[in-house]
Amino acid sequence: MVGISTKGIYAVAAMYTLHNSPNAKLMQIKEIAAMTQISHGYLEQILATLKKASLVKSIRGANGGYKLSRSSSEINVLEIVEALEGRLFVPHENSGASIVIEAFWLDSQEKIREQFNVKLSELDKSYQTYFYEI
Amino acid sequence: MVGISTKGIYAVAAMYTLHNSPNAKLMQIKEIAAMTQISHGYLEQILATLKKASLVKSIRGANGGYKLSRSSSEINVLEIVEALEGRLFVPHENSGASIVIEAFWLDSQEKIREQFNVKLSELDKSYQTYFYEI
DNA sequence: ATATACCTTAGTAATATACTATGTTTACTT
DNA sequence: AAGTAAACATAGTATATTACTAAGGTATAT
Repeated sequence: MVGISTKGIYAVAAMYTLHNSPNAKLMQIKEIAAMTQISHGYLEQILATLKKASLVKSIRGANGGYKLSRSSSEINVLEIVEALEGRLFVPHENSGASIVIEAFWLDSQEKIREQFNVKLSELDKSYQTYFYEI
Repeated sequence: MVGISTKGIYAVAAMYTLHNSPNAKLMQIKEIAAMTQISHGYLEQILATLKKASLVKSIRGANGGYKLSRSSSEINVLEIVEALEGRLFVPHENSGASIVIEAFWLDSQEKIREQFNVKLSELDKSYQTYFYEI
């Protein structure tokens, strides 16, 4: 199975929430959880993974919290998703014994990864009006 | 989880094999299984689904087999994959409580489905030389 | 000190995957 | 007419994954 699970989806939501934090203020797990409707405990694990991937920084103790480790114009969605899911859409070992089909899946993987090669900071301007356009 | 499993991958392999059958000759499950290295029993189930989706026709009894129900220039890969997997990349019900993120996932779904909107007959010319180009 | 919040690990119910197994029906061959 | 080959149908299953929950540990502000 090659795909994206809630972990990747939640990770993008959490990162987007941090990106939208005014003045890049620290946000606590419970705040992010409330905004995104993600379960507190599960979100903790996702943030731990994001931290290992150096995508967020944390401060422990009372009044602690999380913030982006870099500017949102230097973080793309592909990084976020792949931090949680591993490399997206790795072609199956047996794609049908044909070099053409194998090439097709490889190319598909590249195109799909390309779709996620968008900076966090670009999401707002790209999708703010999306629902009015369609 | 939104993605593509071996069922979809095997279905494309089987369909591509039928497309390559000289003079569109009937192919038996065991022939397709041998070509694609897919288990006989599993392939039977996949072909049954492809038949329900009117993508292949079958002839029963001795010397029976399968063939494409239409010309390979009238069948696209998206149809094949979605016959097995259902609609690809349906956005998660909770994408993070933001309309921007929701729009992003919806758009991603469309782009990914677009990538698979390729006719079976086009695969050869698109990917025959793929490995030399990269 | 104590409360608060991040951090870590273990466990688990539910579901999906990728099959295998078994038998039935249809049609060709002898 | 009998035998055989092939599609068709359904049930079962081992394994893995998902999406969490639970429980406690560790760091820091007040």
